[in-house]
Amino acid sequence: MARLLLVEDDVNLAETLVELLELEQFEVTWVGDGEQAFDATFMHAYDLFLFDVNVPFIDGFELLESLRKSGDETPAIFITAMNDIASLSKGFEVGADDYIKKPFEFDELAVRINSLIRKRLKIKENIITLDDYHFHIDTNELYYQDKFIALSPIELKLTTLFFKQLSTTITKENILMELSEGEEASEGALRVHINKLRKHGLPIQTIKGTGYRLATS
Amino acid sequence: MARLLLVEDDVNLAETLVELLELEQFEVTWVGDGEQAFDATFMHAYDLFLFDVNVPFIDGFELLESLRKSGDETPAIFITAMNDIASLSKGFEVGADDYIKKPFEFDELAVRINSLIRKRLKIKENIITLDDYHFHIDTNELYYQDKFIALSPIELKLTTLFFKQLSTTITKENILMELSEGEEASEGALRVHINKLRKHGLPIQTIKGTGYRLATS
DNA sequence: TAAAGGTGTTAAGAGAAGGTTAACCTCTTT
DNA sequence: AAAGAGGTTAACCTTCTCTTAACACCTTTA
Repeated sequence: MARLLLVEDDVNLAETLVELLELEQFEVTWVGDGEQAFDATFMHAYDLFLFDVNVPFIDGFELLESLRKSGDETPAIFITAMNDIASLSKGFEVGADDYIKKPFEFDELAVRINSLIRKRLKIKENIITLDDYHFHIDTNELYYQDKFIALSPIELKLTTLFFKQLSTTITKENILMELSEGEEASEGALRVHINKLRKHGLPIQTIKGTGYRLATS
Repeated sequence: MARLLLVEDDVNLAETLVELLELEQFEVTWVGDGEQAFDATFMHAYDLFLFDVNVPFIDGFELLESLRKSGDETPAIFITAMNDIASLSKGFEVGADDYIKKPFEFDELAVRINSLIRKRLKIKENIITLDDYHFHIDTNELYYQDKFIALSPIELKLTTLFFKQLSTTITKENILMELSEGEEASEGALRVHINKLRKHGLPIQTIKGTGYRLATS
């Protein structure tokens, strides 16, 4: 399930959007201004940003610009009331992936969201795709592009864990529970294994003090 | 050698593509619009379709849709422009296997083409080919180049297993299940048999803790 | 500024998993 | 009964995995 961050100060529009997006199986976090949005990005990792341009304190452009500067590459869609080209190009300049003009058809928005998310994240017939990595749930095989990646038993367990809970944080405790049969594995060992998976290229993010997550960006 | 049908009305792009694809050892038929494409599919069987969405007369979606309806299951990749992103979901609906966004890295396209084609090319008329090995499914005979390789009953069972599930990992448990009739065979015995198959030259890869797979190069 | 806690990275050693070989068993053929 | 083929077992060797431990680095706190 994909997690969205919606920044929108028009309460009516926001409530409608949240409702519709949840019907589409998205998990939506809604905030009313740019500052809250900025804070929210520290709390969670999102799969997509949906920013209104004109919101209090920090406008959508500034918000995305500073996020991009800090290395955040989450796909972003702007909602804009202004349909002049100047603001659109500004949007793309600061790192937007798409935009949609108010008023809009919800279906159109849903399609754009899906296509942006699907670029990176695709679940299809027992194959979970993340960027160029394909994990086959049924056979427990990991491929990069079309190359098979051989994994050791523990690497395999970890990889399975991560792909089954794509883009959600898994606590160190949970991982250690899963890994150990009878004996509890140590955190040091876990770090070594995470390190090995990263050497295979898997984009594993550290959530300090908590655990790890397989990132979608 | 794989045969591709390219439908692209942008002459520059098409010529570049044909050139690059031929360097990659593909045989490319290029047509400029959907009608010619449709006709071409009657003349030849192709191993892969590469369709631009916006082409004259019959657009890529319609084209693929009617081909699929007529029972054609050739793998298809769409080439779409940036502003067609919204229509991607339509592409999957009508039966596309993949898509690529203009402008694109050629390497990326080549990888996708290869991964879609390779699987189908390997199986042809009850003969599964891996490198210079040919396994005849119907007669259960293994050849290296043109030389028949005599296999003992168990070697034969194993070989059949591996070729039928080419390049997927088969667990030790599954192999032992298949081998044994009534009695469960031991892992030690399995190792000896794997060893024998390797002496015949078959490229069997070990996945420690899991099982074995017949590897693609 | 130092100290402390959390994480990343690497090397080394113990132990497990798998590879290899040869002897042995079983069944069939002669 | 002897010979032969295929299969299994057991012993030994090799290779890989996993863990530990030491150190580096960064951030936070005193």
